[in-house]
Amino acid sequence: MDSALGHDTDLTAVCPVRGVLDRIGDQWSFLILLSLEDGPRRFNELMRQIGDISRQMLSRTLRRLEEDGYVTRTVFPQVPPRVDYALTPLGRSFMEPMRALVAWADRHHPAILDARGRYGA
Amino acid sequence: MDSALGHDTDLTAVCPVRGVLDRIGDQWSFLILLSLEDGPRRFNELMRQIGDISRQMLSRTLRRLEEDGYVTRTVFPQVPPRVDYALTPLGRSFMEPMRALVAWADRHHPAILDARGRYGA
DNA sequence: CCGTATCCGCAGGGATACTG
DNA sequence: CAGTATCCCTGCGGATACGG
Repeated sequence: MDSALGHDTDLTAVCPVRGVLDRIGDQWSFLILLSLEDGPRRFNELMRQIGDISRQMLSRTLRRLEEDGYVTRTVFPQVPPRVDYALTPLGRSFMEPMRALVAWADRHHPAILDARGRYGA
Repeated sequence: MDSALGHDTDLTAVCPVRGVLDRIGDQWSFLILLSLEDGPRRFNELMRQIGDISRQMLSRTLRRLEEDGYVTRTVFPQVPPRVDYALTPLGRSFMEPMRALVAWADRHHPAILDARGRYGA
């Protein structure tokens, strides 16, 4: 039995997950990673694709993702400047378990909505 | 190819995941669900097992989890009062993809720490 | 074009005290 | 035992303006 999910689990042993969730559980990280899945993107491309993110948050979130090794930042020394963001192997591998979560959410979203509906009743 | 992760993905189609992440991406929800995996738990049992959660947050988070259909709340009409929280089938099924995420985090946590270390350098 | 600095409002979450 | 009510503080995240 897995040490992180077993019966007499010491919940502090789950810290790695919490560390991950704390970082990518925010409003934007996952959406950005998703955008980068098909290949490198420039800053404003990400802005447009995500749509309602502010420059501030896109910048901050990209920094954090870079810091944690999920994405790379590549500056092309030219004018006008060009910066590409891309998934690292780590970032790409992260999307695998997340894909399962997306699938789960798709499948069970109606059930959740239904539960919320019944809650008030 | 999955509509939620395909190439020309409309990111609004990913809303279900965001809805899930918004709810369980917080600091406590996942830890609570984890605690409930081995069976029903009473309020103060959860308090003790999680350790550093406040009554306030435990209460609030349990309500949300109940509202979304992840857990049930069962009141035993006796004195002193007794309330059991338990995973629903939905909550239990949710832990399956999360297990994959836990496994990923366990495996790649060192790489993330390493990346953070190199970032300042 | 690609950001950062600054300012600010608001919700998340802790501490504490009180109730059924 | 099992919560809720209240207060308060912090940090997320938006808007805007400015720098490389």
